[in-house]
Amino acid sequence: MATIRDLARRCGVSVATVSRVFNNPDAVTRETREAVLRAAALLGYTPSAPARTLATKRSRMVGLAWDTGHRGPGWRHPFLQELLVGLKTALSERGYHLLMLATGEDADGHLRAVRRHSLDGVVFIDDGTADPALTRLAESGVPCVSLDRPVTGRRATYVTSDNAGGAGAAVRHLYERGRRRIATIAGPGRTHPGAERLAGYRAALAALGLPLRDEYVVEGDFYLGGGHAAMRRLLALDECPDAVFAAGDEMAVGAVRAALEAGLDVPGDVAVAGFDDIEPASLVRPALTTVAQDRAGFGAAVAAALISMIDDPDAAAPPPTVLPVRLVVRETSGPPRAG
Amino acid sequence: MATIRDLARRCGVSVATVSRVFNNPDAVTRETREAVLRAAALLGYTPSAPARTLATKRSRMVGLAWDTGHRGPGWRHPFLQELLVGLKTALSERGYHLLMLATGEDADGHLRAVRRHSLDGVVFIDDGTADPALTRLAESGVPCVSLDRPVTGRRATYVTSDNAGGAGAAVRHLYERGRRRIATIAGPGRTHPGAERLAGYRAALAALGLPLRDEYVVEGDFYLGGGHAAMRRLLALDECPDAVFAAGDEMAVGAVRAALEAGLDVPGDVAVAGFDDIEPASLVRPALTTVAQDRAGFGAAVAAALISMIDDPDAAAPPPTVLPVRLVVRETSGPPRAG
DNA sequence: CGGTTTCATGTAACCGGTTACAGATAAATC
DNA sequence: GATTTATCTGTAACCGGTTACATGAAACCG
Repeated sequence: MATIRDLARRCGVSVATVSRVFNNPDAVTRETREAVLRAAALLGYTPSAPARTLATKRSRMVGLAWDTGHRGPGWRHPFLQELLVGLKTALSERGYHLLMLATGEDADGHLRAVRRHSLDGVVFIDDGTADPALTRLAESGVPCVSLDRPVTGRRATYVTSDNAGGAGAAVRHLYERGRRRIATIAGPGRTHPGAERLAGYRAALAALGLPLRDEYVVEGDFYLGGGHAAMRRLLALDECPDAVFAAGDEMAVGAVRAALEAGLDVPGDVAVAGFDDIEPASLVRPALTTVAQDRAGFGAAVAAALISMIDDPDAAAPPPTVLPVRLVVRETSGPPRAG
Repeated sequence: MATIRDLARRCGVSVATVSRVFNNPDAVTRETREAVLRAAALLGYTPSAPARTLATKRSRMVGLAWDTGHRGPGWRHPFLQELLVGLKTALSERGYHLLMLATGEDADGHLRAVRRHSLDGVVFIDDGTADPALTRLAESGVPCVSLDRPVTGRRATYVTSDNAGGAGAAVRHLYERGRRRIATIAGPGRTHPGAERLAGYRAALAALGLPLRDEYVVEGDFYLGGGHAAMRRLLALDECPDAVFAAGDEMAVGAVRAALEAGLDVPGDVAVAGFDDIEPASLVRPALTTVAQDRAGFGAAVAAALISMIDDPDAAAPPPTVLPVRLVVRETSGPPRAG
């Protein structure tokens, strides 16, 4: 491995000059710069990241605090892969890398990892449940961006979808398809998307002049079984809904299944709309009407927020990013049974 | 941030002693060690990773070369999330971290990243298509472990599932359910799982004494549309199969759909089995019989292979790990229509 | 033309660890 | 008690960069 001194000697310049070629090219004569770059290419020289980090205290790495386990190890992000691709791509365009932080250790493991590696920032992905350790990290001054979860901290912000707007769009869509008794299977209230989607549902009903019935709001757990159980409760009501907005696709699939099992037709007797546009949504029959999030946009937005804070060490955190969503109409929200 | 010298001064010992406390505790008196550890806890001291890397040339980080894009950006790993969790967990237990490598740059970007960050090893995740840059990396001497893709290189090995065995199990299962005209929708032959699953299908037919008919082997692309199209071709045959083993679940779902569209009953007229046990497999109706892989085991196996190579710098690569698979019987392989 | 600026470059300290080697002390051996 | 050996600790060089400051040359100026 060639070092900066090898390169300097070979070019007959000082190490400072070589360093400048890579960090502040304009401070060096064009000829010198080109000679150094040529020699670098020849020797296969690449500046050592740890050495640079040691000297500058900036690692050009951001940590990924990806915790599963609050809601059980079974928790899965609906589109982790696209998220990571987007994040990785956007970060790498700016010269940053993603370091996956280990879960476990003690509660402050992440904070220690940040100091250990001189991380420039941290991204949280979790199930939206507040974790005191993450909160402390966000308040420690390290630039932090979380997904779908409000955070406090001078240099902490978050990225989320327009959950309320998407829920509203789904409800309006059901209304336009002639439904008037629109229920919801909500997500857990302690999660941000769960709470926001419920708020959006309520707001939309109010805007449409529909009554808000308590019995039409059932809380689920974002999982298939929860959606199934919730739907059974809704179907047992005296005045059973003719449409259901489920705050998550898995719950929506469970709801459809419960309706079919009860001998109802979907969408004939009851229409269903979900949220997230998970892969199975288009694979099940009837295919699920749902609200799709801007998957690629998430990663890019996280990277943008993070880098803006990193670049300006004493700027306050940018306001939360709210990404637009898009209603995807499929089969479960078809027209009601004639008559 | 407390440094090793702060700690040394505070404890009245030398930096060497402090260093030893963390790296070679037995070389230090118990009293001294405990005093240092106490002080470390008090000051919140954590050894700096970059400084350590600089001095030792070992970063305790492994790169994740996760390339999408060969088979198009749409390529998705069937269980990336479990894979990453397993990998991250297994690595962190041994004190290693995962650094996500950026795609793009020029072809040798990964190799440069390895040198830049003094990475101790690299994990490949891709769609199984050979990429010359990765091959070069594997042959460069860096410990490499790839997923579902044979690699050459003195310190390179791979982890895969028992693809042939799983395919055989699926075929035998269909046979036991009374099927005799068993076709397959294969994956692309250039991918390792595609080739292996086809081999397993062939071996099983031979072992069961069933004839091997060329027209019963149709190559798909692992996607829904490919499975659908392949099934249509199979159904158009003079003697149409009564069972289909699809080498991937998405193709299996497409095949089921094509059969249903043709007015056939699944499994009454034609049984279907898939491979991978993707999430939708249990969500579609009829639910898909498939071969499940050891999702958690993958990450652990990769970490084990990698660390064994890292720990012993001049050992050859361990042999490939082949993880057992498990047949998951659901509805699409039910009994044939009576009569 | 002397004095001031500007610009490109070099020198050397520093970032925070590890570790070879030497030195000191205590234990073991004869 | 002297000598050897084992055990613990310290000194200082080194890993490969960055950067404050100094230096010297060229450009500019009245």
